[in-house]
Amino acid sequence: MYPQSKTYGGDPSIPVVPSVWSSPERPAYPHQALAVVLQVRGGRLDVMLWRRGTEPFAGAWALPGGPLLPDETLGASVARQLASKVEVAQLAHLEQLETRSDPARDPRGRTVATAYLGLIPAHLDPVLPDDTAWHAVGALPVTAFDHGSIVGSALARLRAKLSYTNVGFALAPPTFTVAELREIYVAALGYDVTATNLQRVLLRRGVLEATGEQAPPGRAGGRPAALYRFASPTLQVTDPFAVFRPPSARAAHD
Amino acid sequence: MYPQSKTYGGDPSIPVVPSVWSSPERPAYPHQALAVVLQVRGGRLDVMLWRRGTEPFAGAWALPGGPLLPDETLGASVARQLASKVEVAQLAHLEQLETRSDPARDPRGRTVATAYLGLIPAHLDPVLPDDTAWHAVGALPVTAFDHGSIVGSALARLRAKLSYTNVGFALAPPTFTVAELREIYVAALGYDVTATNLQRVLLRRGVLEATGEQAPPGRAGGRPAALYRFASPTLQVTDPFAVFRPPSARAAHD
DNA sequence: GCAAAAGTGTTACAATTACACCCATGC
DNA sequence: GCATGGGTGTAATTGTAACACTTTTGC
Repeated sequence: MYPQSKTYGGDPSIPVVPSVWSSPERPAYPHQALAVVLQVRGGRLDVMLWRRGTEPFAGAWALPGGPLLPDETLGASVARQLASKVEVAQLAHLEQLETRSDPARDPRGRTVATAYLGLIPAHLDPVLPDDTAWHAVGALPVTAFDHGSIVGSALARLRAKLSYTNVGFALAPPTFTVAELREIYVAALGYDVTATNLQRVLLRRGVLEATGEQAPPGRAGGRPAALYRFASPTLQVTDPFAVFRPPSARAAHD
Repeated sequence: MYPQSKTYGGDPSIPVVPSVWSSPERPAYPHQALAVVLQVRGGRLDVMLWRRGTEPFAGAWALPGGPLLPDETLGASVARQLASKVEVAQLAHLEQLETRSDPARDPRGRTVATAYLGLIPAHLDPVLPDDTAWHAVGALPVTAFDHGSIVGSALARLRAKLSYTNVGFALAPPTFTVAELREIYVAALGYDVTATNLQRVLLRRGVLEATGEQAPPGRAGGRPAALYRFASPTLQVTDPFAVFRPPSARAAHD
């Protein structure tokens, strides 16, 4: 589609210039960083997508992202690209997912893309640009490139990590009741979890801790709920040895 | 074909040529595929490294790998690079690990590298080139670039997956006794596992199955050991819900 | 018979699920 | 008082670890 043309995008004033060393034996490729930003919104797990206005895939929805620049790491690149969509400080967690390299993934020419998983806590409501919107991960619109399957990878990663790490901190507000946390877990996991057991598992593992405060009951009354918070604001593996625990892991486990 | 004719590294005979579309807004980078090939050898987990003969890092040990070519995926590229080291058919498993993008990771200029994890069953003994050798993962020599930490990532990935998947199939020979399998798991996990419990856990999960045959006892006598094999030669998640099992997962779990 | 090696029986323990019951509040 | 929602008590279930004991072989 754009075979080795000396100009970019039809604009003859922009020359093709490699920004780094390259040779026939070391061919270079544009590299982009993509972000799968997830948030639980209204009891539903949503992903942030923007609607493409130009070909290819005009009208289809794509993941936010953009080119890797010469002096930044992929992680910095994702953060920079996201800055045009949301405030980066609102991202409570960001981790690398996978790299896609199918030569045909972009019809304009070959690009390599590395996807990241980003999480925004439920209490925030970032202001989005006009072309950007939240979509339920369970009912994606028509997506551009391979972005639909990348969302699937992100979802699998999040769901797995909710079970054996404390990633929940990145989806929950600073303090919350167990009922509120349950709603977040149910939305993210896609299946039902009881508040009773969620509370006990996370408390026993030391993932949650009580703040000592209470939330006022609703208008219908009811016992006031205790407020909790996540004990750590960074990713921790909380159940490292699902099986085959090393012999003396027991003490360290408590 | 190659619009630019700047030079690389001061050598005027090597032109700088982008092989794909690129622009100031879409800078391109050489991309390499790296392989962390692991094998249990003599009760020890080893990684395949080759010794660099030229700068940078002359004399240091590096992961096998090389440039991504214009028409191949990263997975195909890893397989192609490995073909110069071992027979690719000996690789029982290959999966993508992570992508490193630190602009300073290669002193010659910026490159992006995507690492893969490859596993070779214990019964094979590939013929290696002269510059290539096995090294214990627990006692790595001086490594080049960021390859030492990439080996660390691979090790963590393998150890985690031994617990909740059937990856063991890629480290074990076609058939084996439980004692032999135990040795492989101990080497790969880095801590002790009893044959008794290993057998029961893997049998109950359906990961192992008896072949019906027996291995002859050693010269010292002893009850002949039953031979087992992995039920599936491809990666399967065998313990998908470490916690927060969906309500009716029980039936599907048996 | 005896030593060696493999595999099973059994118990103990840990973690999770399920469900009944008690607690604290608004009206 | 009573409905509502939150939290705890307790039993059942599952899965793994530990260890004794039985089985099967070579010598």
